[in-house]
Amino acid sequence: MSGRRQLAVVPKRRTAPAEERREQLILATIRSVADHGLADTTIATVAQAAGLSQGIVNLHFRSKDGLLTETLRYLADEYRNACEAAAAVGAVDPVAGLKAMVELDFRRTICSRDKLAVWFAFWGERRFRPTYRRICAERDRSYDDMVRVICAKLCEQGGYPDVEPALVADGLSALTDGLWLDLLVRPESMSRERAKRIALSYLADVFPRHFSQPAQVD
Amino acid sequence: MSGRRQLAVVPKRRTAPAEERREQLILATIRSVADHGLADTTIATVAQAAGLSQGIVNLHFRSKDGLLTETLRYLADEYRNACEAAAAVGAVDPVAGLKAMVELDFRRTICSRDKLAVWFAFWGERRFRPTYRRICAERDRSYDDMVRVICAKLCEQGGYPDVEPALVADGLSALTDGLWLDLLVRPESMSRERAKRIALSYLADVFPRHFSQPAQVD
DNA sequence: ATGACGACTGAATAAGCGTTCATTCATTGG
DNA sequence: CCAATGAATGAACGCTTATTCAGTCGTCAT
Repeated sequence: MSGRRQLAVVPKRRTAPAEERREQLILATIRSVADHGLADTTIATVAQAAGLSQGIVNLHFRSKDGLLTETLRYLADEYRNACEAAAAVGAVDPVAGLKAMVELDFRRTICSRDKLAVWFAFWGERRFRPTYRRICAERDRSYDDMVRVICAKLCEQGGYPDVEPALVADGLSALTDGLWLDLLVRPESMSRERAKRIALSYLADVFPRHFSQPAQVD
Repeated sequence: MSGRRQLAVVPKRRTAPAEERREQLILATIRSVADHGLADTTIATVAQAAGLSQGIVNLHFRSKDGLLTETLRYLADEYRNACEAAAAVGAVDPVAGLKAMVELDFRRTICSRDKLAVWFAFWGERRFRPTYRRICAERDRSYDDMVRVICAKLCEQGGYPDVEPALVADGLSALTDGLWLDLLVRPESMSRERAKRIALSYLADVFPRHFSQPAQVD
């Protein structure tokens, strides 16, 4: 409760450039949502997490909703940037690309519990907010397009005529989301390492000649 | 918006037995959460969906939170009851049990979009509400225990010494959750039939001698 | 038919929260 | 060192919403 690590930078100066304050507030929002949930995240909890006053949010963002939207966009951009790096690998070597994708999805910086909490909080509401919808849909599409292309290439080059790339892509995508959920709500029985192992063994089942069953890690 | 089908029973009588009213309100809550999201579900939206007055919720439930908790419990019980039926099948025949499980998870009555919306709304908050946590954890455990036991039996009887039952159970569970998410937020690209096919092809990859790849359905 | 019971109503209340804005104060250029 | 600037504050305002409760009206036993 009290000894929470510092996500936000402690400001030495009383004033700071707008861009710096905006990021500070976005990080504070992530922390507040992770600590209290989206329903109990108020302007006050965000301001407190940032160590600033209440009025600051409306000074730097149009509204509370604007702050939440920017927070979601921040996470989506972070994910898509990481995705592009993996896509570059996949363009050269499909197998390495899929491995990079799994590696990415369960990297600490991408799926920390704080960030997962925010993702799921927004997923619960995305149907009802056109803006959330758009941001999430774009992120989903980056992922799906990329995995589908890589799988198609591997099916063709690797000789898997009976494997449907679209089906595998949807399966891997769904499996990843489900593993994220487990990481968030059942950390005692699911670790990033274990999740990675499950995802890789899925790929090993689908593409047995290109992925070996990952060794059992106790 | 207007031509919404009737989930709740239209009361002919002005008064009704408590148990009937409670269920009517729970169904109205599901509908309200599915229509407006959890954040915008108020006593007023629930009462309106039920065709009753505002005061009715506090008359039949301790509080709004009590109503939400009972709604979650209602869905969890429904799921667990269906689960037990599949477990009975699995006790006799592991392969039939897993098929029953997949069939169950993507049955219209279990994963209607209304109900999925409610599940995900609560999953976003379950970390922060001990009661939600408990109800969800029990549901998860029913599922996991059952699938794990069936997988273990199939691995032993079917001759899959290298397959780890716990890993497959976690994988199937995560895959199912992820497919549910797709059904909820991307209905245009995911159908219950397609989800079922993806889940079954996962099982076919893991237990190739006991599940055949489901035929391509266009 | 009638009176008593209690299910139901909905207006009133109070608490919580987002937003505004007059004021304060650090920073910077002259 | 002194203005001028504008970033930051936080109290006040008004709106939304959960909860209460006194009154209304069906229902049912007698």
